[in-house]
Amino acid sequence: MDTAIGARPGVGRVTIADVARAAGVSIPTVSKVINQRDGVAPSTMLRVQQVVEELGYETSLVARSLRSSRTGVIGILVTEFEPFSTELLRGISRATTGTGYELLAYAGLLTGVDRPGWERRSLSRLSGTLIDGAIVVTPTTALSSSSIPVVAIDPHTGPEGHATVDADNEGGGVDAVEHLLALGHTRIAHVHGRADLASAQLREAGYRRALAAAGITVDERLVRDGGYQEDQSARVAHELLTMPDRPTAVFAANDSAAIGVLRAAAALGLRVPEDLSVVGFDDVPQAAMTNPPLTTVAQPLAELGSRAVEMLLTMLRGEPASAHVRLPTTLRVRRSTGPVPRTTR
Amino acid sequence: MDTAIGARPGVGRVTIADVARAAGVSIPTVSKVINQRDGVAPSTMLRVQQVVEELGYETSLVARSLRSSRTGVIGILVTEFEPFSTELLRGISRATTGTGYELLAYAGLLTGVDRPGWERRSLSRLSGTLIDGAIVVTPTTALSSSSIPVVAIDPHTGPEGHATVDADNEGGGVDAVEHLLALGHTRIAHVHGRADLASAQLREAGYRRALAAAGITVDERLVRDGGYQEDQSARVAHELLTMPDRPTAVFAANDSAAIGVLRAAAALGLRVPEDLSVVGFDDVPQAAMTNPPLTTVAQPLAELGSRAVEMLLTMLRGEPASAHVRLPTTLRVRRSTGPVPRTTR
DNA sequence: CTGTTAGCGCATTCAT
DNA sequence: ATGAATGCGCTAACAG
Repeated sequence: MDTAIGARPGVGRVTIADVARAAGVSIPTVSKVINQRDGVAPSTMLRVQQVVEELGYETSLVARSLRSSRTGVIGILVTEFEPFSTELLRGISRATTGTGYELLAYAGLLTGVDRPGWERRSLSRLSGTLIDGAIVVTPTTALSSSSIPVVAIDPHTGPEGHATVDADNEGGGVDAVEHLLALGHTRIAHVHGRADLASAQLREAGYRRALAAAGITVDERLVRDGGYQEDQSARVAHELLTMPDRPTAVFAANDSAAIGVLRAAAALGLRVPEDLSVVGFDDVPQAAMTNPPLTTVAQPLAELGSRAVEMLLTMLRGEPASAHVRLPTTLRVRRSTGPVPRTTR
Repeated sequence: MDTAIGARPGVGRVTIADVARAAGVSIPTVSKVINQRDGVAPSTMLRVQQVVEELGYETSLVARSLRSSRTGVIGILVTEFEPFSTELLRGISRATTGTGYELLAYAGLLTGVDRPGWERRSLSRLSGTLIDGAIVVTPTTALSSSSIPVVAIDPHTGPEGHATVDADNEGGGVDAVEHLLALGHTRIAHVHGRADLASAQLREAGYRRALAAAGITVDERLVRDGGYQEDQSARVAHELLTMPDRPTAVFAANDSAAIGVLRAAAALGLRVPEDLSVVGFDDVPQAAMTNPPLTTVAQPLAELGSRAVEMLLTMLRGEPASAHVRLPTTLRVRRSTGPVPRTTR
């Protein structure tokens, strides 16, 4: 009989009942041994432990959590695993190590119409049992009435009822544009993110504030929607760069958008930074690997994650936690920005 | 005294019983509506759906998976979220989007003594119930008797019983050394990884094969144990570089080790690549950010992840899957390697 | 000290 | 078309 690779049909999981049978005791007794509760004779305990070892038994997270409220697991809810969320995960992972908690990152992977409300759905699916608390990454709606502690990272709706951690999006936008201004640029375009997201609005606000402070009136034709996406940003960048009076610099609302801009520039034969300067936002690892390496506003992603964990742990202990934490951004100057080209008329 | 419906909003999860009561039907009826099974009058169906909407009810992943075998969730088991595993996650996430499956990445976060065997434990905790299949990242032991389909990525024990995906470690080692040979180096050291890991053995084998092919006898004093770790590698590199007849190039078994070598070289005042060439392995994002940027053998991490998903999906469909997939590596030449210094006697 | 009883929230027969 | 009964694997209370 050759079952080859894969599941072994018929061979199920080892359950507590299997252990009980093999050890010749009742199920609750095994449960007690597993959970280190007293009220079990040393000899039985030893025998049960031996059987557990032999059979390789491990309690089912599911069954246990259905019964008892605490699971010792923190849930991280994301739509998908992309650079932004995985960087957060690293920070979360580091900050959680040694606390006794385990991590369970859940990606609904929804696309299109089902997407809005994903965080409510996912939270509801896991909550009440599987996880003791949750960190939700860039939720699109407020998670008001949850039965477990929740911390939101970079919520799309801005700091509202629940605990949040985010970066100084507006300040970062200001820094990006001031950097370009200092290099002599005056025609600075902005490829903004999704208009319904707080972060996108704030970055655009920073862009406008910096220009206003420099006494420059915003040319609204230079402000386009890139939707935080590479492809869409490449398209609008193409439009921007083929204008008669094209901008000499672009502030993209995130790194994906900036990469789209770089692509459009390359397709048009424009050199970066000689002909065009580009600034991104986020500083995902990929930003350092573009050609040329991308100047960008760095969000302290790993730290956003670790701060969220700290807040959640505090809430889990039942102590009061600060409601909103905002971390500073840092301008990371690489090689996609340079002085304004003199040849531009 | 029974609490009226909605009397205590926000307290506890909304369960199927709440919905049933509010809709004036029995629990099984609600279950049928939720799961799109027929045998429900259109009018009741509508009413139930309305109540579900109102109450924001969502089936509990836990309760459902305890009852029915299929959950539509794929589990990713890792020890922690660090660059290697998060890069894999990205590939896995992309490949899983649109398949109807959701992703659940689980990190046990164990340290020290509990660590060996983590994959067995985690698998057992989630298997049989929560997840339909699993991808285990760099397991240290064989996962023989699992009740669900399992694919291992870069297993430390090498391809054994179960399905595996890994990169061509030996070929990558050959490429690294041939690159150095082509630059004129002949005294090439190797800082190898943990001797008990398949990947480390294979990379060393590649090193030896390339030297042998070039007719060079391996000077065993140039082969040291860096344990895949930066600190330990920095120590052994210091020894190597202070030898009377020091090597002009070092092939480090992974990027962490290479970074350790760079540190040791800097501490000794050796310039890279003028005085010493260094090659790493993995191409984690950090490799591009060292000084100078590291020449390294790139593993296609995201692709390793997506291939693992494809294999798992095949197994989940009950079709036969290829047991072992090995992906090619790519030499990524950056600036930590150069011609052999002529001043060397 | 140990086993019996009773759910946790849900899906599945099998009645009605 | 609908509802009562049963069990998934486990733990919390109690009974013996």
